[in-house]
Amino acid sequence: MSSDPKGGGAVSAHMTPDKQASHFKRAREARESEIIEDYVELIADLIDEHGEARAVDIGKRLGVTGATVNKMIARLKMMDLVNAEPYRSIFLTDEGRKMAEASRARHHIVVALLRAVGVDEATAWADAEGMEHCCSPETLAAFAEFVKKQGS
Amino acid sequence: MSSDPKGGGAVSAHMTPDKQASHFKRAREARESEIIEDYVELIADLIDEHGEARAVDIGKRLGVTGATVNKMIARLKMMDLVNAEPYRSIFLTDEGRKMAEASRARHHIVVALLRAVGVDEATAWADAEGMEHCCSPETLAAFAEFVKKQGS
DNA sequence: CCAAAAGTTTAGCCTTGGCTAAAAATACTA
DNA sequence: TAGTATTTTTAGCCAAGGCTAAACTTTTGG
Ligand SMILES: [Mn+2]
Ligand SMILES: [Mn+2]
Ligand SMILES: [Mn+2]
Ligand SMILES: [Mn+2]
Repeated sequence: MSSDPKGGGAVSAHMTPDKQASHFKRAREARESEIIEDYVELIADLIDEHGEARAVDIGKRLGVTGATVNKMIARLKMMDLVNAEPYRSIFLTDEGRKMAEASRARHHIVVALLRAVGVDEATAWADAEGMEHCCSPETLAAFAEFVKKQGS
Repeated sequence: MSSDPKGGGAVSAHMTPDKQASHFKRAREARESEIIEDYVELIADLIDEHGEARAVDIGKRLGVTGATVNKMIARLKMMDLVNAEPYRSIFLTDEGRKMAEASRARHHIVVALLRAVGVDEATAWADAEGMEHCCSPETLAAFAEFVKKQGS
């Protein structure tokens, strides 16, 4: 009745307008933090791989221009997620590093879950890039649990 | 490699900048279509449940104002996804109905997958609202396959 | 050591998707 | 049927996150 995998009727059949609105609001909030998290996680990756994060490399890996990166770094700086001086490379604050580690962990859990249910490696990494930002802690916990059981 | 706190190192360790950029681009494209798909799917739900879709109900269920709904409907109309006359209720074009059915199907598959790996009903519906837009056809196929096997 | 290349910053533009406030149209009800 | 309530529309505002072009700084190599 509830989760009828084979198609079925309107999503909202068993949901009040208010509850549904809260779901959409959560999705909108996820969209807001998505870009921030991707930048911070990517900066951590670059630092850990190359010892530093330069704007030009951030741009290359995100597929955006240097100007876009620059504007975003200014925002991250105001949010106290990074330290950055003009014409120098970018560093994470403690808070930024914490967010990066959390994002990275989520990212890996989502990839692992996708792999565990039969998604191929390349697709898993691609799809996880978006999905990671929409998973509640409860869902991530369920994913981790499922992957652990599967692996044993 | 560098730091291996708990779930592996940098995401990009086994990925070229170009490939990673393509993932981020796909995620940005998903963000673009997400709102469109949510509107169209919701309009289909309202029509199927109540015989018609009024702007005020769309707003209530999305958690946005009537003005926002109005502006969006104008866009959907220009995209030939809906038909709408001033002060009348909103109808789906054939193309809109097709998109709605596809979105609804994806939505149900994602919920079913979440349920299958141990996520509770309420959380599954909430998280699926965002995740549904990030899944490639390959991933959705894998989800459907996994759910089917699980069920049998 | 200096010119060219590479990287960074600034300025200004655009679309999206929210919002409020107020006007206009429609629907309800006394 | 008149007056009120609801709904829809318009107008104008805002922040986010893209872009290009051009100026500026740093790095590099001859
Ligand atoms: Mn990530
Ligand atoms: Mn991501
Ligand atoms: Mn949906
Ligand atoms: Mn959705």
